[in-house]
Amino acid sequence: MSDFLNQIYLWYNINKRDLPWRKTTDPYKIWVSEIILQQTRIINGIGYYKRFVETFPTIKIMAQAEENQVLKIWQGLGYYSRARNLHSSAKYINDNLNGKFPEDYNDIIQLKGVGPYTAAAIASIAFDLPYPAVDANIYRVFSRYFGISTPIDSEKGKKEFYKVAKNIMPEKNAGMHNQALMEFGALQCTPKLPRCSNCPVSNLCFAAKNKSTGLYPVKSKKSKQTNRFFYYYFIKNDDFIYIEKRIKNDIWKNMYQFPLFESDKKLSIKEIISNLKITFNSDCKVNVKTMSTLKKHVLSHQIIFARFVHIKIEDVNCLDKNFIRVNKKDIFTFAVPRLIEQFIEELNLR
DNA sequence: CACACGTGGAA
DNA sequence: TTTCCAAGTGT
Repeated sequence: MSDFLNQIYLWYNINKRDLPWRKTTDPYKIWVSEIILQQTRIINGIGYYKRFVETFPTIKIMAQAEENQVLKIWQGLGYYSRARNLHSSAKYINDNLNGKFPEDYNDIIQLKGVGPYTAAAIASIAFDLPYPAVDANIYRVFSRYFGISTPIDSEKGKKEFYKVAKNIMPEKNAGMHNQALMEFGALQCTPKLPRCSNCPVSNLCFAAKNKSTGLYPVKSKKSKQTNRFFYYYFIKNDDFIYIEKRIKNDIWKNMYQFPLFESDKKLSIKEIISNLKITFNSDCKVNVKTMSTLKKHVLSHQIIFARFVHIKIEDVNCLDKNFIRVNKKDIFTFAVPRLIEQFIEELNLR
């Protein structure tokens, strides 16, 4: 076993990437990096990390910011609950922990958005505490190397892999150990086309020896997607436009959008226009100017088909009072999902 | 505890 | 084009 680890450490020393969060020992920044990296490729996270810690260099500064500012920095990265929880936890640390990031695993895991993986990652990387951080890379490496075919998305599998990780966890250099295993999975023992030919541990690897890397890791669940149909009203009135905040427990919570009519089925142009009567007061004159093409926006569990309806209103009093009236140049201060951002880009409002 | 939660890159 | 999936967590 120590042979396996020694090879991994050796490999890591030579092949580790020069990543921005590896230049700091600030637990706050380690925390931010780990939240950003959840379900996110390193390459996509780097720019976001740099902008985030530049905008919010300390816990206190983030705690004092508006949630929209935090979401705005997060815009485009997805899984926005991460940003909301990060902000919420920053306020919690600032208000209740004297602004000091907790140094104990059991306190770290209390933070919103921090689960078993992230708590172990922070504890090991920032404080060198020997907690195994078992992420998707490590599931893959272990399943192949040891030939473990228990589904990694089962409760049994999680326990089994955690046990293996705990057993090989050294007392010292926990941060290096965890990062070495993850980096090895990310760069060498990749999901597709793993580089077994020049792998330092392939001679002892179960899957490599059996030429069965494609069978590992085993997953049991497959998610299904549902279709949703969004009709956004882009209402312009001189230099002003109208937006609303998504407040329900749904995708893109607490982010902004143009007034939305959601349908359970695809609508024809005629139906879209007749539906305007539902959304706007029936005695109001609503002029439909143009309509965008159908946009297909794919999420992890949903496919959204969206159209943007350009509307001109004669009387501003027709509009729902809950709509937020903003100067069109200020739209860029609001956190919006990619679907909206892409539409705004097409408008050329700048 | 099964499922929801975003986005984009690679093959 | 389709499919997979990435430093997981909350409910």
